[in-house]
Amino acid sequence: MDELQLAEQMLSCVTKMRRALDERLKVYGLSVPRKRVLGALTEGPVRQGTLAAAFAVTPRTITELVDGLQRDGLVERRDDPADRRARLVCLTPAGRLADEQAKAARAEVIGGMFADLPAEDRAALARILTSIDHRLGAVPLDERTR
Amino acid sequence: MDELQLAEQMLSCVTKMRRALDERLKVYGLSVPRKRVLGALTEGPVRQGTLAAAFAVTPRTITELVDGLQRDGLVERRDDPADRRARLVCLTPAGRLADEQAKAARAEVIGGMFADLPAEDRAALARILTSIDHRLGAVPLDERTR
DNA sequence: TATTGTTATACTCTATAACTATA
DNA sequence: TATAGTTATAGAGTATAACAATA
Repeated sequence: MDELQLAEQMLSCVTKMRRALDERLKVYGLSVPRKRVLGALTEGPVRQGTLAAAFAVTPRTITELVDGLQRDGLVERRDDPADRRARLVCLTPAGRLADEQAKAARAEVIGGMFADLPAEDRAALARILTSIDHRLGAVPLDERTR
Repeated sequence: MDELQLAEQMLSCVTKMRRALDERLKVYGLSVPRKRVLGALTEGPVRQGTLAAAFAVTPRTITELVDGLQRDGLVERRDDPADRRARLVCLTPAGRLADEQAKAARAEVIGGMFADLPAEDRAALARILTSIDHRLGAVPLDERTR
């Protein structure tokens, strides 16, 4: 099965990438989901419900993640002046620092992956992945915040 | 960052693929790791330690997975006649059936992903992924059993 | 009535460490 | 002394369901 092998190669690459990333993020007390939350807060406070929708997880999952990040002093919860039911999550200075360090670590890992890949291969890869991505359905997550 | 975007596209594709797979496997009481174990047993009984090495996880993780699969009647543990410390894991008829159904479901999901991709794009993708995979380090897992 | 986020509860996958049985 | 796999314990990430406060 040709297709199965392609899928396995993609899985293999991504698995290794995630492992490498997790390894690097651990230094800053982060994980991929935790980093994803921090990354979503750099522009300013965000509601928990918005985060849940952005990452396509349940509100419960966000409660859990934010609890942990708050415990570690990386984020704060504030009341939303516009809706007293809602909570706004925002970065602390420590959280902003961790996010920036994590961003640099991530760039390093990913840079290593594609380092020697010729420009035309990058273009081809981007084009092919885009078409596969579309075939798999509309983008439900804000992948840019990973 | 061009490279970051490529990485995000790969993550997005694989995330969606995993979700689609998980959704389909759930019907058979399986998950991706559980299916992976079943798939490794189709040729015959395998020691737990061998499974741990093949998937690059700790023996503890295999104990957990095999416990669950055994509870559901999909695998059995047997004594290894060659080493009384070791346990051989083997498929039950129900496990073999589940594995085959899961395989078909997987082929369907993956077939859909690559359905309309031209042959030259498949070849390019395979070549590029192979080079990235190598750059990420030697293959520690038996990816074929996924 | 509907929505926001919490508690309560539970499952899967993963890990480390200590231990038992065997080699 | 080393190995195979278990118990014991833990933690992250995820889910559903019931509920409180608010809209």
